[in-house]
Amino acid sequence: MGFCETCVVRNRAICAALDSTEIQALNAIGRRRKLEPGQSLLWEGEDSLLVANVIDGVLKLSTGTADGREQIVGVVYPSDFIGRPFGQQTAHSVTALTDAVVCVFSRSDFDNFAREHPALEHKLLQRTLSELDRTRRWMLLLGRKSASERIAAFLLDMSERLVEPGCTTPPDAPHQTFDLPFSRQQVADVLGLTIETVSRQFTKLKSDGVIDLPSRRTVTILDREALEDRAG
Amino acid sequence: MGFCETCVVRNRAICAALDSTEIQALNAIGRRRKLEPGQSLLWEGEDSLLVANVIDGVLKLSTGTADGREQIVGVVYPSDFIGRPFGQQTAHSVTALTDAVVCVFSRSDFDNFAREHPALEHKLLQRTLSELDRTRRWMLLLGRKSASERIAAFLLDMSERLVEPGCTTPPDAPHQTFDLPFSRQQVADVLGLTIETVSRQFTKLKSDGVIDLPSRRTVTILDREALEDRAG
DNA sequence: CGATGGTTTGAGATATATCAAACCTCGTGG
DNA sequence: CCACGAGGTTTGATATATCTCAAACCATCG
Repeated sequence: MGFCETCVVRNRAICAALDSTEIQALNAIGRRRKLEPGQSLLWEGEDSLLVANVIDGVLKLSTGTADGREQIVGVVYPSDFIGRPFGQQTAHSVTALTDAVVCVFSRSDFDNFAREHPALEHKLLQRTLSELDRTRRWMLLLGRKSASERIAAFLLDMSERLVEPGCTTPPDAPHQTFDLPFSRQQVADVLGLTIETVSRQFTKLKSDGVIDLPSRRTVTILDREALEDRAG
Repeated sequence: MGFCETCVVRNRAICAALDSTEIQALNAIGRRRKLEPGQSLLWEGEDSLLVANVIDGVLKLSTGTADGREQIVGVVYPSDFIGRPFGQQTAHSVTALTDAVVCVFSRSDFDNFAREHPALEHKLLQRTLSELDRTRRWMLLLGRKSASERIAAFLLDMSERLVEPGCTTPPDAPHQTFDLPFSRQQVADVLGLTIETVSRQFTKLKSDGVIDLPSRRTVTILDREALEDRAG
């Protein structure tokens, strides 16, 4: 008996492509791993030895320059796939932002398994295509948008993505109040800004009555329409 | 008899996954199309009706804001794949920068064909994963690098990617002299800068003796090491 | 309660954008 | 063959958004 049968992301992760016989085979090569906030699973530039599915928690993908500047290039949530299958190098670090649980595979085991299960590869392809679209949309924000537009777009994105599936009464409606899994510095690293600029934009949105900030990491959207206008 | 047998990208595009019987079937659903500079194949936000392989030329992928700001989110070369299979919407426009030839498929035809040919999907997956890595690396440039770092990184990237396979004496060595397929404005749209800043950085690199600019679109790298130092 | 780490606020510096004009390059037509 | 015009490019002067440096602030936790 493995974990897969009772896995909370069984039907949302790429595993949904597999029947119960196949999932047992996958179960045999995977293992669960817990991560604490700040703990990394993969490091930029290292050999690609692991891939994984996110079961619970939020993780960041990040790259940096030699002199210490950092850019967060992706954020992953439960059911998302992480790591670089079919490749030698990991292009970015993967680090937990919250307590997290992942389902880890050795890359070579996973590669072999995937090559024998086209339906699994197909799910992975769909996911990768969507992620590429999302990433390219983010490039517009980084290349062309002002600080206030970036913050507004970020908050809207968070309100949509932090929705826990199956929890809210109207299915998958965006939240009005949510806890950011990011520190101010991490928000800055997502948006290509400095921590001071992020802080100032937050307080501006608050004093303009667009959002409320009940605590450091909690955001309440008071006027979603105004936020959409500001997102550019 | 179709085009595929004599196609110059037959062994580099995703078609390389197919044997001669399969490629005939693919040939039956594809057709060639020529594009002039400035001509678009796909438009942001429209239904995803076409996908294609690039046979010759260079094309840009771009998105923009409502008020006219533009960001180039990708550049594709011969053997690259374009369009959004397995999805309803095209997330970005695709426009020729040079004279170009593409091999076009209706998306639904391609989707059906691909689902029956796992080896083709596998090639597409590999390509998409590589493109995602590349795109995420570009986010570091857009989010965290200065104008001079962006220009240096851009020129190095161009010198590597504009290499015509099989043409240079040392196989796939980066070029010292090459013609940019971009106007100054387009370089600005790739790098998230203004045309004036791009121009000033070019002239600075020239007066510093790092590059030469024999004509508007021609670049000669005089000191590659200096360029690498400046790329951050 | 006092240390600690993260956050906010302030004042000033600066890289890049903006606005505007001059300058090429190249094709066209007289 | 030269003058002209048009598009793209470079250069210049100025504005400004964001960064930088620094201090004050605030929660949290021993």
